[in-house]
Amino acid sequence: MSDHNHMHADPEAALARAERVCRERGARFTSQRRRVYELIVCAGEPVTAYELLHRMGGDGGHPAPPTVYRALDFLQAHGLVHRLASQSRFVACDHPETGAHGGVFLVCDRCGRALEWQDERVARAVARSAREAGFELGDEVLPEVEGTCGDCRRG
Amino acid sequence: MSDHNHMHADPEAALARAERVCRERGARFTSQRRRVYELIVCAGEPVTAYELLHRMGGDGGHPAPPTVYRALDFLQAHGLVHRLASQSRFVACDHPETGAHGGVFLVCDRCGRALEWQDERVARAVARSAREAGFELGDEVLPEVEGTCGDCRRG
DNA sequence: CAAAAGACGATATAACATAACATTCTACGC
DNA sequence: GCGTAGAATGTTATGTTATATCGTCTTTTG
Ligand SMILES: [Zn+2]
Ligand SMILES: [Zn+2]
Ligand SMILES: [Zn+2]
Ligand SMILES: [Zn+2]
Repeated sequence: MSDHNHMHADPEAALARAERVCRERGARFTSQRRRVYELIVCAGEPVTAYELLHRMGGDGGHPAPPTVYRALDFLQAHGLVHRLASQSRFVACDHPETGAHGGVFLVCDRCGRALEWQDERVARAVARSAREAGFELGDEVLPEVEGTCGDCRRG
Repeated sequence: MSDHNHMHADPEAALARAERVCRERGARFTSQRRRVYELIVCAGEPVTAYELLHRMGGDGGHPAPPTVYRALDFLQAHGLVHRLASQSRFVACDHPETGAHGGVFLVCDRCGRALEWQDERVARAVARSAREAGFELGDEVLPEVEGTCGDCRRG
């Protein structure tokens, strides 16, 4: 019923997968976009746009905000990353090859990590609720809820 | 199963109800808090903190941001208003007397209005999903999803 | 009344995000 | 290869959302 979920996947594999996804869609996985995606994947946890920005520095300084926000817009549009509105942070999608991201984001209020937990039942319950309320759901429906993860509870 | 939901409730009734809720909890419903709450209730739709701020003006000018954010913190803590993270806006709760706010926020991407749709099934599905993932859910669990409301689809 | 806690005012700044326009790069037809 | 159109990026400036900090005033409580 509930899908197993792997975090901290191999960054190389994630990059290769992202490249393939973009090629299949005729989208350009440029160096900037690749760089931002790599930083998000390697972070392994939700990161802010400005954290990415500062990590993009190196030579003389970091780029301007629009640079990273544009890359993020692209990556979101292609389902490679998600924006966690409750945190104003961005996180890599666990399964960018599938079009659907049904389920729920479980955001830990202690360590800040987010689990993209796929669960058909949640997706169906939300869809049903929306229908009954006369709402037509949008494409990117990924509810976020707060709580404490197992690691943090156990100490 | 799904609860009927009334928006645009009588502001006077809402204020009286809020006052009662605070009194029962030993919390002080001060004039600032009352003012902010009234503005949110009367708005009838999600509003930003700065919209509230500017509407609080009148005599010589509006107060400083901390004033409204402090009132909002209080109102949120007592379940009188909710923050919609996906919009960075605040909206009055439909049923502040009950401790639980289980269900889902249906946020319209056209008119911007938000429906606090109570639905036990969504609440249960999310709770079950969290449990299976080893998460302990927090108190204020109100997932938000985007879509188009019935009025906007028909109109 | 005195002490303690809570609420509020005021200033400054941090953090998040986009508008607008110039420039460079890339793909594509010729 | 060359010209062109569209996409991507650079650059500057600004808009929007939220918090830190400290001093003062008010309410509660003993
Ligand atoms: Zn996803
Ligand atoms: Zn945790
Ligand atoms: Zn509520
Ligand atoms: Zn609508």
